[in-house]
Amino acid sequence: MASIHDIAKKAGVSVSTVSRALNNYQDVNPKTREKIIEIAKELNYYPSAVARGLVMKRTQTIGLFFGDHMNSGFDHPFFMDVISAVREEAGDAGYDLLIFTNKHKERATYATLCRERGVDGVFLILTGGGKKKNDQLIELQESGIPCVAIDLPLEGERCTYVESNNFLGAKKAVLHLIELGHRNIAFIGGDEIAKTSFDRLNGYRAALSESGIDLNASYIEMAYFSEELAKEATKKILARNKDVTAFFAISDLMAFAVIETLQEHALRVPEDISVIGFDDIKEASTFEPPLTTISQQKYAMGRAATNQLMKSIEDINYRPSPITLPTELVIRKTTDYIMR
Amino acid sequence: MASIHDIAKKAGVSVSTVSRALNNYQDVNPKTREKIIEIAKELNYYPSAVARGLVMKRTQTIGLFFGDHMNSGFDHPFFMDVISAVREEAGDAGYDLLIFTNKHKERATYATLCRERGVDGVFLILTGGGKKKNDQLIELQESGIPCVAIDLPLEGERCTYVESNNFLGAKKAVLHLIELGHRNIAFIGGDEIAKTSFDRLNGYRAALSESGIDLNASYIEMAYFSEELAKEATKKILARNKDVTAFFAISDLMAFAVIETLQEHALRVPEDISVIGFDDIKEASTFEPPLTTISQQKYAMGRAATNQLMKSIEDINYRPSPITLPTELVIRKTTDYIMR
DNA sequence: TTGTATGCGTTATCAC
DNA sequence: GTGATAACGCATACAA
Repeated sequence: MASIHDIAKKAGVSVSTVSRALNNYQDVNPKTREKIIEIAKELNYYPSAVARGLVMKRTQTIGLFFGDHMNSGFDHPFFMDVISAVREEAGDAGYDLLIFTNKHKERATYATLCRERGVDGVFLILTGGGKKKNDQLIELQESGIPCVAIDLPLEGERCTYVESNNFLGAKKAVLHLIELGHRNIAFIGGDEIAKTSFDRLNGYRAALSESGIDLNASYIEMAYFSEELAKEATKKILARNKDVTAFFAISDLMAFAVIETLQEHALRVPEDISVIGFDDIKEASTFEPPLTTISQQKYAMGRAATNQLMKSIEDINYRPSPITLPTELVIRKTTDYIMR
Repeated sequence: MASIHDIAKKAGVSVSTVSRALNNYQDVNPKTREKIIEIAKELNYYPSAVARGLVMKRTQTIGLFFGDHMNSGFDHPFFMDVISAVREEAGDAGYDLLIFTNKHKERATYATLCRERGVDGVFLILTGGGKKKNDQLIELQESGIPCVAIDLPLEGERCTYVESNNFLGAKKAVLHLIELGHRNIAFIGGDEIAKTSFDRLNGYRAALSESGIDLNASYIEMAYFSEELAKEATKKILARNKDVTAFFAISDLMAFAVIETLQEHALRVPEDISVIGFDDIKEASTFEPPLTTISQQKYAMGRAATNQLMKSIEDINYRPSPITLPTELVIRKTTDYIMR
């Protein structure tokens, strides 16, 4: 690999002149500049990003954390679109993406890993298992490292998050069911702590309350975004409540599991029971029957997140703020008027 | 960020001693080592991967190229599993993943970008548009940079590829149709140059030939792995040949498009026409009707690719060799005995 | 067992 | 306009 020294020697100038010429400084003779550029091309020279990173303290690299290693964001259909947008936008801004995967470093924290690698900023896209490390999140928040999280309420001087309006989305879902005549509506939630889960539960509550329907705890189960657990939850609710006529699952994947379980119990969807999901992943429209759900603007989330991160990186005084995107009810074939 | 100097000062030793202590060299007094480790912990020290990369000429980073920017591997269901495996395995081996996205560098070549970033090795996972840059591929092949491509026949001293046995897979698909009584079988291909596409076409030919069925060019269309073009291709074939009873599309996504087009023409699948795909992506089993297809071992491909790359990186004398994985016929609901 | 000196490839601060 | 020179943070050959 040709270095800046090789060019300097061949051009008969000093390395500093080469550096300046190649970085478009104005205080360099047009002729020598041309010569240098010529030679650089000839030697197929490209500056070492590593060396440059060391002296500049900027690497043009964005870090990317996924939650746990198994369910990694790559294979989670919801996050895929978010990541696609991040890729696109970060690329436009002149950055590469570094995905933290090294398992020999599992004792290190988010912030430490970022500093070690010298990334200019970082995205946190944590699925299920990854959300527990509270200390680490606080450390990151206070680290001064530009950071944007998806669906996770991080807030610091250079740290913010992007989410959907989960409260209104959930409310919309449940109001839709109520308009169809349902009153005994089951809720398949995530967990007790995640903000997404929490907000959606509150949306469910609000919709019921506004409609004068009493909350009934026996209609509520947490399934931790797991399809397996969603099946269990469905069975439990079915066993406890003969009169349930609709299910609201707070992810499409869980909604699929609910539907399969209902069908195993010889219950038809939507004739016997209506089901609505959340996310509007691709499979929602090709599923049979096509799933009624709440659509999140996944691509826009990725774009907004990247936008915030870029601004944080490029202006040390910029204070990013949380962004909440609207959702939309998408009516397909798994919800219908109550029949009994 | 605490550096090795800070530790040295605080411990009253030289930086080289600190470096040796932290890197588990044996020639360092156990007591001073302990003291150093203690202080390192205290200062929350982590070595700068950038600085280390500069001197070691190793970055513990694997590069990752996706073909074009739009259809990027992230959103292509086939490559997702491959990438998931890569992530997992590379992580186990102590590497992070760098995705080349920087669009300010679009004039640079694969090899140049790799050297610039100092990645230790690189994966090439090129979808559609990315396969055209032949010069770049040759440059990469000869660059000495450890490299493994997926579905792309790269071969060099430190460069190889991983693929499925596309020939046998395609043959299996077509023989399946023939066993069901079909003789007028349409072929929806990719393009004329990609090896995957080429091999699958040959498998189609071989199956026909072995079964004593003449090849009929009017049954063959290229659709470049595009769903849109697959629809067009289906219409063309349908218009030309009233007697076609089966379609073999060389990707599941194209098979879905074929089925939709058939249904628009009031043709039932599989009652009127059988359809078989290739890949066995997740959606294949949830599609309605569930798609008969040829399953590729996507996860195993990613594992094999990573394995080859790791060996190439860690042993300069290792000569990687192409790996071809077997496929499997998965019979679902879109193929049936011929009815006419 | 430890310290000194050098270099990795680049940018930046000065003189000249 | 240009050239020494230091610095970035670390690893290592060689001395001590």
